Amino acid sequence: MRKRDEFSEWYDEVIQNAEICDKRYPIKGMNVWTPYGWKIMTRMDGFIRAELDRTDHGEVHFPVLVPEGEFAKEAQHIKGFEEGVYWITHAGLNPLDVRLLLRPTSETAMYPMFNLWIRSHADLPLKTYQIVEVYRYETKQTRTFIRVREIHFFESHTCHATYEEAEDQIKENLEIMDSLARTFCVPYLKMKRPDWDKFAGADYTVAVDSLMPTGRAIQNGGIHQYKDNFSRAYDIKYEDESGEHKYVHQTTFGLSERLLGGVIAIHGDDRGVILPPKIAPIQAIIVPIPEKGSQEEILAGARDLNMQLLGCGVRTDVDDRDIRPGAKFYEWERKGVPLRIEFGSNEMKDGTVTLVQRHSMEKETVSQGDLTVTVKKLLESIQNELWERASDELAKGIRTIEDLKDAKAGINRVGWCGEESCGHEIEDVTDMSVLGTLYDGEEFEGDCVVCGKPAKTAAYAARTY
RNA sequence: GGGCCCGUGGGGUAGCUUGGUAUCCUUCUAGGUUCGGGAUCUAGAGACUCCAGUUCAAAUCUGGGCGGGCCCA
Repeated sequence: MRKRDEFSEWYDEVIQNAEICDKRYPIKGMNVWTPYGWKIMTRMDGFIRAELDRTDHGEVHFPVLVPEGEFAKEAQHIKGFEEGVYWITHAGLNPLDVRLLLRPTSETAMYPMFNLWIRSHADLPLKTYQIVEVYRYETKQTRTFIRVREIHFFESHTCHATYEEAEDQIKENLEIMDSLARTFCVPYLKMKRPDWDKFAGADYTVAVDSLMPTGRAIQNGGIHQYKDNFSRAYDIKYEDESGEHKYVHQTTFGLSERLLGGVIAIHGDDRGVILPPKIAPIQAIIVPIPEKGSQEEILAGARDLNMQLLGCGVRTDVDDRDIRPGAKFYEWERKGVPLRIEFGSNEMKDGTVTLVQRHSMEKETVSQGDLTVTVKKLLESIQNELWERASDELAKGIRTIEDLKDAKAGINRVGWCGEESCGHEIEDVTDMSVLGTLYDGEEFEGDCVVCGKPAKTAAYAARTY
């Protein structure tokens, strides 16, 4: 009810109640990660890191400041970011000779160094990534995790000898993204952005677009082909086998804390957050139900269950605080813990435990001997169900329309001749953004929704965050 | 860029029109009795966004700053 009717209020409240973030910090758009929220975020980072390490990327960590001169080298890139840049103009009481800026993304910090690192084809491919904060002065309304001024950011940057090798990198990035999306239970569309909306400085952009419950699309990330646009500006060249000097071809892949916003928005319900088991800091919370006379035994039993589960690699904890069990139930539901394990005198007597799944509120009793196996199986099935649920929502949110007047909340699929003018017309009439066309390509039977000429493919339009 | 609205304990609020003792819920602390869906008792803690003005007296009226929200371009 609340989630559907008052999404904004619901979203803020759920985040606050789960203690994921404290937005009372006195700068708009700069929030405080509290321990629980930071654990979730760093767990997500962990999966990103694992994927990038697996694919032979080296983790780096560049300075947050960029000198003005480096920033100014790629014209399109500056245009895209200059309005949102924080400048450092003073050191102590004295104005700086060279102004410094807080990176809004790290191309301009990294590429002067890539210029030094790359000499020959033997240095290629260069595959790097970092997880850092970036800064963008947002003027519009800010929203926790979704539009903030200090962004917890992942970015990979690669350099290749040829365009084809860079294209292969794009494909690898998309595979990584597929794997991460399943882990985070955030399904997405691979949208090739229209030219007028690609990343500043890119040759083309594949956006990672998901659908929020409000029917608006959210871009959780981007994968970009730079060709040699930046290497020409930063003079990143290598010497090939025949002794010729050539510019490298580059790609980038970016994701951010928006993904966490997506998880919360997509999976949460009126009881609070629902976390996919893989990213939940606590996967199962054990709540002892004490009874007069046998408090000690029950608590000891609960602790024993905890040790068993921890020993099998399940992240569990015992909530032994002196408050009513009901209060604990509500609290852990707000925090999105996937499983609750109740243990009281009944269970102790019968040699069982009671399990409750957060996402479905399904309750079952299992014998203690089956506990670890059952818990592991349940966590896996919860992970899958959350993915399926969200995938269904995304599929249901895409509608093909024949007339722009029929555009509704969600993602609207229309025939498109591919002309920019028709694309803008779609945006103007629907008051939405054209997300682009499917990266994997698709045939569309029919005509352009604007000009009536045969459609080359389908365009997707939605309101966006 | 233009217009409108709002700032009261940690969170949510009443009070503001008509100036005078700041309400309720939640939260927090200590202790007791409890514990199968937000327990209860006792004792305690905690607020008027800031600056200036009007006034005997300002949460309340006026002006400005800062912060937040909304609508239009």
